[in-house]
Formats: sequence, C-alpha cells, structure tokens
Amino acid sequence: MSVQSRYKSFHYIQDLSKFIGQEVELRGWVYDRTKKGKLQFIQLRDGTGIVQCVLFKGAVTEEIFERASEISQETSVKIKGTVRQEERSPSGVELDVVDITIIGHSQDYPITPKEHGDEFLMENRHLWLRSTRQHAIMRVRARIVKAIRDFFDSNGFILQDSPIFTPAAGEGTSTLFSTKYFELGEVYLAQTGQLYAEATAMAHGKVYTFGPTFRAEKSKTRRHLTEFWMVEPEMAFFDLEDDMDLAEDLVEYIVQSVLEDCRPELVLLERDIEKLEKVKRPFHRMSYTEAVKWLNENDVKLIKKNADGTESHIDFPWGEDFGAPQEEALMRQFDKPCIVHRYPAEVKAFYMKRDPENPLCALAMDMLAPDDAGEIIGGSQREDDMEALEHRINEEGLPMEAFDWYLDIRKYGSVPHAGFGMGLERVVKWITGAKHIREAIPFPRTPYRVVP
RNA sequence: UCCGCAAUAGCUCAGUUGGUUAGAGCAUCUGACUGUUAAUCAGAGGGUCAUAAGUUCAAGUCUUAUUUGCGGAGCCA
Repeated sequence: MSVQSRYKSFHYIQDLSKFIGQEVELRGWVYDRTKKGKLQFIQLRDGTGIVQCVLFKGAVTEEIFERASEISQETSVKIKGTVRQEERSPSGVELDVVDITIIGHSQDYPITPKEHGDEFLMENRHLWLRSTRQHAIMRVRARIVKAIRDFFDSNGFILQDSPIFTPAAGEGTSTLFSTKYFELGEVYLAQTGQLYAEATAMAHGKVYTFGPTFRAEKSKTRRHLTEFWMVEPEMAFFDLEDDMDLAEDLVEYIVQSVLEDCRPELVLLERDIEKLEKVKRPFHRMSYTEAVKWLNENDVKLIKKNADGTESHIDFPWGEDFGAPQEEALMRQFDKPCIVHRYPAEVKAFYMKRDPENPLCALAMDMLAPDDAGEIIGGSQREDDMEALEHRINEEGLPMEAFDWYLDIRKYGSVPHAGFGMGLERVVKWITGAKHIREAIPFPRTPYRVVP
C-alpha cells in the first residue's frame, strides 16, 4: 500500500495488531456502545473492521469521559488510544482510549441493535449497508468482481463494453425498458450485451462485456432484479464443449478466489465453507434429454393448472422448459454445479445454433448452482450460418432490418463461436448464502422499489 | 398478468366466540453499576390499530373495496 503513506494521518482497524503497545489514532463510526458505571465500551467501525474501545473513569479526564458517555449510535468520531492485546476480544486487540473527538453527531439512528424486518431494512438500505452482514456480502461481491476480471484479463480476453441504449430487443422475448432518445424515437435499455460481444469477438478473438443489464419483467422472486450486472464472454472458434469448459474454469476460479481472500466474511455470514471447497472441476453435466429422463425416473411431476382451476400432475414431457421446481429437484442430488446442455430449440433464443446430431435441440447450456441457488449461467454456441439465422429471425417474427449489422457478422467471414452470460448477483447470492438477491447488490432495483 | 399471505408504539410482535382506559420485549430518555459485547436493575415518555365504507347497542377483531408490501407462477442471469 504505497499510496497510503501519502494520505495517512490515522490508522485503520484492520492493521491494529501491528501496533500493540503503541498509541494510534482511529477514525470511524460508533457501531454500538455500553456503559457500566465508571466503565464504557465503544464498538468502533471504520470499514476495515470493528474494535472495542475502553474508557475507565480516572484513566481519562472527567471531560473526555463525559463526552464519550453522550455519544450515540453511528456518531462519527476520532479516537486516540493505546492498542492492547486482549484475549476476550474476538479480534485479539482492544484500544484503551486516551482521547475522543466527535466529528459528526447522529441522532435516532433507525437501525437499532435489534431484529428488523426485510421491508424496514430495505427502506433503510443506505444505512443497512453499514451493518456487519451487509458489509461482508459487499466485500465478497467486490472480490467476485475482481476474480472475474482477473480470470478474463489473464486468459487472453479483451474487455469490450457494450452499449446500454439499444435500438431493439436482444432476445426478443423479455420486456424492455424504453426511453425517448432525442429525435430518433424510442430506444431500449440493454438486456444483454451478447450481440455486440459477437461483433467484437470477430475483432479480438476472445472478448467479454461486464456491466448492468435491464429486464422489465415484474418478477417478484428472490432471484430476480430489474437491474443486474452480467458478465458475458464471447469466443470466436469456440464450440459448445469449449464454452462449457470455460464456464467451469471461471466458476471454479471465482469460488476458490473467494475462499482464499474472504474467509472472515464467509465465517461471519455462517456460510458452509466445506461445501464451497468442493466446487472444483469437473462439474456435473447432463443433457436436457437425460435430465427429463431423471425427473421422470425420480417421480418429479409437472404440475399443470387446468381450465377449471384444478391441478394435474403429469410426467415431464420432452420439449417443455424447466421451471424452478424441476431445477431444484435436479440439483438436490449435487453438491457442486451442474451444466444442463442441448435444450429443445423451441424454448431457446433465435441465435442459438441447432445441434447437427439432433435438429430438435439447440447447442445451449445452463449452469445450475447447488444450495437452491438456481441458474447462474446461460449460454450457447451461436448460429453462424447466415440462412439458418435469417430463417430463425423470421420464425420468431422479429424485424429483419434491426438485425442488418448482426447478420453482417455471418456475411463477412463467419466462424463458429460461442459464449455465455453469468449473473453477478446470482453468484454473489449463492457464494455468500444470502437469502435474497436484493442483498447481493448495494442498491437493488425491483419492480416495486426504486428508493433508495 | 395470475395465485396466496400480510399491514397494531421507532422496531419485532401478541391481542380469546366482537365487550370498559390498547399489551409485551427491544430501542429511546433519566438514575445505579470497573469487563460489557442480545449486559443487568429501577423509573419515564411513546398509538388516528394502512385507508374508506358497511354490519352491530358495541369493531384492532366481522364484510367489501382500495393502497402498500411480501412470497410464488410465467420469464429469465
């Protein structure tokens, strides 16, 4: 940390074990506080950690002791004190306070040290982020982002940002957010960068996009956001097998990186670390057809609503897309991710290439994570044949003129290529064990909440 | 869009077959306490029971509508 010396006029809590017996100056916020007569304990947090600061009446002046006793939750302070080794402290150190100065007052902090409901906490998301659990999740998120970037940057991938304003649907299925764009009429917020990644892959060979994407679906589930971050690698000359291998490599690297650098966070979050340690190649793989067979052999019925309101439980028919109940049933047998590949073409997007060995299937794959995390990756080998692609665009009823530039990729030196998209928040939710995807992003956007 | 659940103190909740002045814990404030980390003890303040209408001698409680939130389906990462 060479830059630190240019700024450092105070110390950080994470470094305190290096300063035992010495006087330091900390700056932070009062996380919690207890008074016990002539003794006061202040839990100070500064973003790097929490340390207990101790004041004995008599060891400090009357004025300082009095000032400290008036401090309320989340007051920002400057504390000078001596670092002392302390067995009773979880971090191993404590601070004997010499002086304390209030920087900013805090009155009636809403998130008191007691249980709160989700709704209340979401209303106070801007403050909730200060609490230990949310702090830990965000640290892991940042580490996951770094792992993703490191993985691609050090494996010959070039970062190519895709636009957020786009003229038409990427996949033609999901609902899009629209906005007015000067005199050019309506444009849409990107729900994928993939089509652009296909173009840049033809310039650089291996590329990835990493940014926010938007889906105007009113999905009120614990794994959906309307605004989420997605990383999308796209590789020229890769087929579906290469694509699946790469997805495995990426996910293994992310999990192992987090295990290496975020142990304290995972412990605080009470995540089962042994389970994460098992996330190593090879992952499980099965074709869609094998998965359907498994579901029917294990008596996982498809529940269909009839017109009269009754339900019928039927064998899973080949050709139907999996829902959450099927994915969960399938994953219950596994302790590491599973890739399901070669789905029926009819349930998949128009740009996916047909399986030459079975034209009913698309060369598509989804990676499902264990622990009820669900789908974290969706990808495919792309249709590289001009005529086949045009045919599919017509079949889907999409406007051909919107795909002029996309078809050019097939017109000028088309090559086999593949890629996938990985939802960052879904991965964060899975690795941290967060109950809800809302906890996996600092300021979540859901259909019924855009504040704070 | 559809199905289900919920709304009472700052927060989390209880509130009986409808019945007097609305209950607890925590939080806050005051006081006691030299090892607390969910501290403890004593005291105090704090409520238009989501909104509107209806049934009834009487509604937090029953009915209807509305609003807001939550979970799920569909769709997907």
